Amino acid sequence: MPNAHDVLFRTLADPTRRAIFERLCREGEQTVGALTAQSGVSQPAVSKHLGLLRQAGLVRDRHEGRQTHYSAQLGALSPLIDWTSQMAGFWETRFDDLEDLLKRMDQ
Amino acid sequence: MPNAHDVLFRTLADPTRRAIFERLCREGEQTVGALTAQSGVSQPAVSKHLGLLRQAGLVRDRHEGRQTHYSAQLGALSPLIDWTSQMAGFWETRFDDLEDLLKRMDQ
DNA sequence: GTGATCGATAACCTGATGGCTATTGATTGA
DNA sequence: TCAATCAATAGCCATCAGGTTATCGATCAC
Repeated sequence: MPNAHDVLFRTLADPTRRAIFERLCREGEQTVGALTAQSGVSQPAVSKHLGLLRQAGLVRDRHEGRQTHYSAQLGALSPLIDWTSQMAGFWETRFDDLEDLLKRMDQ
Repeated sequence: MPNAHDVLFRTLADPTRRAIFERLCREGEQTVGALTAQSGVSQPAVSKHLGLLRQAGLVRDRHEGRQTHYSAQLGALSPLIDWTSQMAGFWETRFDDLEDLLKRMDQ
């Protein structure tokens, strides 16, 4: 039972897949064909990556005739942002505790 | 030649490894033994994870006698924060462009 | 000095993952 | 209707990553 952080980190860890996501962020909605053209890998490979991105909630798809348009879902990055601020928060807390300790030692 | 984002995402993608890093963030400096005790995997496995975390710049080590103390290096998370804000930025830019377009169409 | 402990390294095994080709299903256009 | 195009799926393969046990070097305690 992997949590949200697991899924996000694992999904974004692959360079090819992350490049696809970045492209969708930069340039907005794209068809599978367009994404394949720039990806350097085969169309099935791109489809697989898009499937994983979709599972992770990072993209959504829109069918239009025989083509599928994908777009980035920025909201899906929230857990990642939360995680990093949490880690930074722990660090600050420990720092504050240290300051408190030093202050108390000073008296 | 993987870039900084690659290394960070890949390093943090593994749950065991990320748990070690989180623990170092929460509780500060820890010895390998202490980390192993809570990790659920063997000591060599933990050492390997710590090696990768160190390569990624996420932790530093301090030798004291025969034990090694590891601590989190929060600064190493910056590229990750930058990346997420950049992605969010792209999104906003596209949104602004859309607004501009609509505004121009409105006139 | 000797035995015990700590952590890193070596060597190996296994499962997961990312890639490919081939194929299928669906839609479009001639 | 039939050929062509688009994207998803199936099936396969090779690589890699994370795990293990065994071992080694170094430090400490006795």
